[in-house]
Amino acid sequence: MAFPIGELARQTAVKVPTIRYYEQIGLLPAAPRSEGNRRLYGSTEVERLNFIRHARDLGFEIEDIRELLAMAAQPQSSCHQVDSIANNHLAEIERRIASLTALKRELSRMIEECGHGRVCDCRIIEALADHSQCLAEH
Amino acid sequence: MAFPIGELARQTAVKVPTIRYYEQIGLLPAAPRSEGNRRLYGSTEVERLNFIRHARDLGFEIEDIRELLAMAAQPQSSCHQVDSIANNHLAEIERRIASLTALKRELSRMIEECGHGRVCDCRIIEALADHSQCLAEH
DNA sequence: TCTTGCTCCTCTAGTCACTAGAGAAGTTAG
DNA sequence: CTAACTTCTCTAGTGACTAGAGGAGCAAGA
Repeated sequence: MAFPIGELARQTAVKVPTIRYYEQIGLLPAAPRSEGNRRLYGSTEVERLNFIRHARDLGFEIEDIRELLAMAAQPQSSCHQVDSIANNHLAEIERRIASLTALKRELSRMIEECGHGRVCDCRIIEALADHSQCLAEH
Repeated sequence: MAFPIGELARQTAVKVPTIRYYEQIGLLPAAPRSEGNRRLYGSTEVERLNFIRHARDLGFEIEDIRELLAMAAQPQSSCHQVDSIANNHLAEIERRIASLTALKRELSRMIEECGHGRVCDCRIIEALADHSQCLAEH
């Protein structure tokens, strides 16, 4: 029934120090201990930690996850807040994609224009040095 | 000719503490000082800091910038390495865009399926809790 | 029983690229 | 001369871990 932290780590693919860290910041409750002072876990913790891991994989911040966990613990309340956190996060992801796409475009252009000669003729270095010119181009 | 750190900050849109930080980590050379111990800058530093800022805006890491600056200082050498740093960075950006796009898709799906009812019926919470199901779907 | 090797414990410090704040000192305008 | 502003140094904080030291528990084999 009860297993140690390494087993929890294996079952959830979350590293042992990360689990301890989550306990420290209160994302996981303090685990009961064995006689030899080892943390003991059960299936509840596996579920909770899987939830956390999946949310982290999706890029949710710890504070978001704290709120999501609190809401999941109140199944009768409205899921409006859950929806709102998820939507905010989606908007943030979209912002990041847009900004990375713009970077990608500029970087690709710089690389294309590089004549692969000497540094003094390199358009990459030039573009980095002279941002005003670059801004003017857009 | 020589102006203080605040003026450099204004000309480059880099914050004063950030400039001091760049000096501390050796990205900018230690500035000469006035009688009253204030840092003094000239147009060389404006150029160098603009280069740094633009590279940072493009998402290059400090260590990349350190290398790029070293190469820019050797105009007669081949720009092969410059090209390689830029290409590595481009690949990294493309990886990030791909991963964010995947997240966006999963998150959008979760949000769409949310019936906006109570938490106990919420597909967002459910999807987070049960990643195995989600993995199986893909 | 002893030893070997693994897991676990706590605690501190490091990562990256800044950012914030304290407290002191120089500088400028009125 | 004074008030407001800028600058100085130094320390500590951010987020989400990660690494390492030094010590203790535990299971299996000789």
